Amino acid sequence: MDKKELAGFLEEIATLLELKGGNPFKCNAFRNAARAVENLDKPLSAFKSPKDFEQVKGIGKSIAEKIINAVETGRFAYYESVKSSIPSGLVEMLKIPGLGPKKVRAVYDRLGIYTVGELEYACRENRLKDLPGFGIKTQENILEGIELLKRSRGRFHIHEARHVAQVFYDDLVKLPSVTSIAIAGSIRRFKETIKDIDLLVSSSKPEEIISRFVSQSLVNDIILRGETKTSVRLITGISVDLRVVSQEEFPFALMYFTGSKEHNIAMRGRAQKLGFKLNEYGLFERNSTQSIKLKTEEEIFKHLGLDFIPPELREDRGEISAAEKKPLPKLVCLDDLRGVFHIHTNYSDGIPTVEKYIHDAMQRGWQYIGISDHSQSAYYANGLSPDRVKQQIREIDELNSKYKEFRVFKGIESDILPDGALDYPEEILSLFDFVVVSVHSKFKMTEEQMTDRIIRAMRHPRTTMLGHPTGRLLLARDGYDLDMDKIIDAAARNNVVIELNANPFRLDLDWRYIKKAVEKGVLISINPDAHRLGNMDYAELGVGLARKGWCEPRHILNCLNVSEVEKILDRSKSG
DNA sequence: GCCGTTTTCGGCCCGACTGTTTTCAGTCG
Repeated sequence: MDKKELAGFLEEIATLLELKGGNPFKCNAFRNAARAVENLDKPLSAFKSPKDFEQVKGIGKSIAEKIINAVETGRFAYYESVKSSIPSGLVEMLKIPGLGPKKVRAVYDRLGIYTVGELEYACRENRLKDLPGFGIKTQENILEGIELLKRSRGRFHIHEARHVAQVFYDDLVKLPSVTSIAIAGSIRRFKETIKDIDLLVSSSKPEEIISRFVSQSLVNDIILRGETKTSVRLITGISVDLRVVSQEEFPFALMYFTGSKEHNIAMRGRAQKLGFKLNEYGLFERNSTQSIKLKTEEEIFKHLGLDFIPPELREDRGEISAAEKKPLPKLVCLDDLRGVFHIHTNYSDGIPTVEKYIHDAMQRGWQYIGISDHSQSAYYANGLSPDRVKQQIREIDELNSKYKEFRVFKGIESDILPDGALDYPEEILSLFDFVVVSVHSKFKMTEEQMTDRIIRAMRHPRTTMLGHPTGRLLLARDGYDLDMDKIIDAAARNNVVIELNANPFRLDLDWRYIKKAVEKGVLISINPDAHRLGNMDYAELGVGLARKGWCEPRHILNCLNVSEVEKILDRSKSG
């Protein structure tokens, strides 16, 4: 059992206890313990007895004993007993928007309903409207929620959400009564997938803002409409929340609506300890109703004794205590990039020619690109035979003579074969400036087999970089089973760079592991995995995720200039 | 169930909106 699994059990216990109608504070205690486990900086094996766990804030005697038992036996006995006492369909019902534990409980107790399907049928038969606390409207909302649940899994890729958010932003920013406007929420924090879009506006005329907002052409229906808070759902199913506040409240609201929820809870706890109350309207001395006048988020953090915490870090994963002790890292920016690697051309499954990419990169002010088409086994992607490798290398050599101020690094994305070998013999591999190694086949290996396979490829002296390390496709496919800690250790040992694949359907390596990797001294390369010119824009998403992984420019391969990159590539080439 | 620089008992983050009520519970973020 690992930390993630253990945290998952604790989280689910909290949910199950809520459904049972347990003490809400007790439920919360399990939820807090889940977060504490997730954020442990030592492996579970370092905790030998309940006493060790009790040292962790948020874990007390009772939960510590349950955890140690689970870790030792591999079975979470308490979880199993709670789970078996509740029909599993009730948990599924919680996913319906507008349905919480109390209402699910009521439906179950009074109507004996314990699946989403039955619930839908009961709504259509008008059986919910007479329950206490329910009515016609509640019943309709539940039906709509079920429809929505069926239609989509309720999350969206970040590039799509950013695009939509920008459309609303551009529309509202034109209104003269808007004094400040920001895209907040998980987009601002750069989460890899997005549930909904949060917009924040300060204005003296909220009604004007709100009526413009709800009449936007992308809007399908209005979920709620109040004086300051409005939610709409778009045709694509994504929902957009708008809050309108005064200019004095704006920095506090921006902080609040940027989240994360866990970060906010921790911040309010900190404020409380220091004798303040913090909410979306201000920062108040105890017993005062007058907010302290602060103009920016920076000032709020400062008032609470903290360095400014960039939005990407606000996940309650150690950023608050880090900001308390010393200045936070100076995170990488788009302007820090000097070039990108992992680009596919018309030689394999990309569309543009090498030269088109050169022009595109030069326009961005970059000094180099690294071409890496698919290797010969990737027949589905028109992988390069040895002859075509040589042909491309000749072409790149010519282009390098033609564009003296620019550099094209010659590379390949070599399949990692099932046994961990690379996809060309040494005589071909030695022609490249760099080699990206990636898994494109046989995804279903066991964790041990897959980990060994990849580590073997990383040990190859010609390997420069590990491509899309987990193979996940966001909202579509989980990554292959892998021991990522071992992979990161192997990268550190073998001087292998790990790719942060910036394609929005991948965003792989996951930001939670990026932080771990850079802490171990592994270099990260922000790669667009481009197949067309527009994909070069993915670099910006990659930078966002790198920031989320606490990366500074010094942690990123493609923040180095040409001669520094050459040194790194030579070093990894010679092993 | 957890926690403690007022506390080993009595709190536990906080507010908007909706739909149900006729002052409030539930849900959500």
